[in-house]
Amino acid sequence: MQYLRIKEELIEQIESGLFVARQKLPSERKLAEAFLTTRVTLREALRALESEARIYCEDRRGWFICPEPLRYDPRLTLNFADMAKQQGRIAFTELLQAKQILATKKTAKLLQVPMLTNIYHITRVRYLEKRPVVYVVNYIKADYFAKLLDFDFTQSLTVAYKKHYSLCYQTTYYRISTTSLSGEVALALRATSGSPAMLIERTNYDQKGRLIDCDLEYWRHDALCIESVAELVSQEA
Amino acid sequence: MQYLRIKEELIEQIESGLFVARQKLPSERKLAEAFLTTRVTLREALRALESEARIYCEDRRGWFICPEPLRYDPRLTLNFADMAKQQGRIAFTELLQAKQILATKKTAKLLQVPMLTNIYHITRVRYLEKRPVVYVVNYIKADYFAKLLDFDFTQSLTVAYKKHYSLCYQTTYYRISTTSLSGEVALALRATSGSPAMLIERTNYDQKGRLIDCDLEYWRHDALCIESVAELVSQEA
DNA sequence: GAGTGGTCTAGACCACCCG
DNA sequence: GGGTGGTCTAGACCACTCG
Repeated sequence: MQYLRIKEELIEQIESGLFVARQKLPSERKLAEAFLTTRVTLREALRALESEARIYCEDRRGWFICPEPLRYDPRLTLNFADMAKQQGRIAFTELLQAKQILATKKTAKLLQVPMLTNIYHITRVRYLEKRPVVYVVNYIKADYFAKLLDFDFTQSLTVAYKKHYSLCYQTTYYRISTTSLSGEVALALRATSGSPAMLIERTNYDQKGRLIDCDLEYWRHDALCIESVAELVSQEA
Repeated sequence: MQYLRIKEELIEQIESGLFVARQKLPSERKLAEAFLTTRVTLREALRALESEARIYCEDRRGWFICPEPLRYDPRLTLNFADMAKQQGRIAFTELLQAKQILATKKTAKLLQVPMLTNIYHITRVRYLEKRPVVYVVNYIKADYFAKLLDFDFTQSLTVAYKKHYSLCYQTTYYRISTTSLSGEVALALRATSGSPAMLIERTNYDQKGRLIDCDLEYWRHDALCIESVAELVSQEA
């Protein structure tokens, strides 16, 4: 089990402070040579470190040391910028696409509307310290938000809801699972196909209990940790 | 990108119903031959399917189709057996170890007690349909629970707390992150070192706000999804 | 243009599982 | 005891990044 030995040695090097957050590791060939092994085995060790969220891979750029994950509390109104700021992080949002579409079978189901209903479809990438960490897809019921597309989506959606429509999230159903990145999502996050990820799916309701939007968030798995408090309700509830 | 093609073909085969949940895939050598490739490339495809939680690997036994994940709501008092039952699953708990120990630096910090305080240390593995899916470590403040070790830990801890000590969880701080399995944990879950996992760390307080125990849960990542509802509180809170 | 990461080949040996 | 999965070797080619 050479790759485990290599993994442990790299962990020591990381923890000793030889590498700092966001720093690039030496090239795979150099590491393989240093550990007297082949690239295949060396990459096995790197993959293990990746699963432990100690390093991450940028497609064709190399391996880097993970910074601290962002702490995410599902109970809070999710304003990415503020959440990052409160944790001393530098956030940035890039708009990939914002358009009005007709609900497909899948999106109709998500928003609980008939097929072919008008909905908005917004795709964004969010960055922490210039690293893309999450790919966000929003599906929004168009009838509550006339002219929504006029607004600036590099700002928070929830702020726009409140400011222009006096609506805000009251209740959120969410689902968190692990998955992997591929295709367009992987590309936007500079990840290779197959990189481990967390998927957060949310369905949001306003003060009146009306479903207003859904979002799908694909997080690089090392960039996030869920942290929250629960006041427990009994099992029978 | 052969391995992506192979992955897609296997997904089709799975979705077509050619394989059913918990079924074993053909051996890696046979699959490699069928897809006209080498084992290395074939395994790349299998790893991708593993990250997507479509198949899982039992150490030295082979690859199997994932059953549905267990839905886990952090707001509920966590009684594994009942949770499983409610979802029509067959649950079983195996006790690995239950003993009294003196708090180490790490466990003292977790339980917010001085070092060398008496605490209980319980290690269990939980199964769904005979598959080990989560490795649970409990650290419990001993002074609230005289003679706790006399009880049956294949049953729920929370039931024992309530029945014998009239204590129950009121508030829980939890943290969910992704990691990978290794060592003893991997062994107990029949996983290979490096398998993707979710780690749930919880700190539990009773009705009087006293910290009573902590637990660390290492889940096979495909076996779990977090599903819950949040009533949102404002950002400023 | 040099070097890099992503992908792939064609083998090999071993410990272990299962029949 | 045969076949399996886990691990490893020693290469190779290509498209891409970066200086």
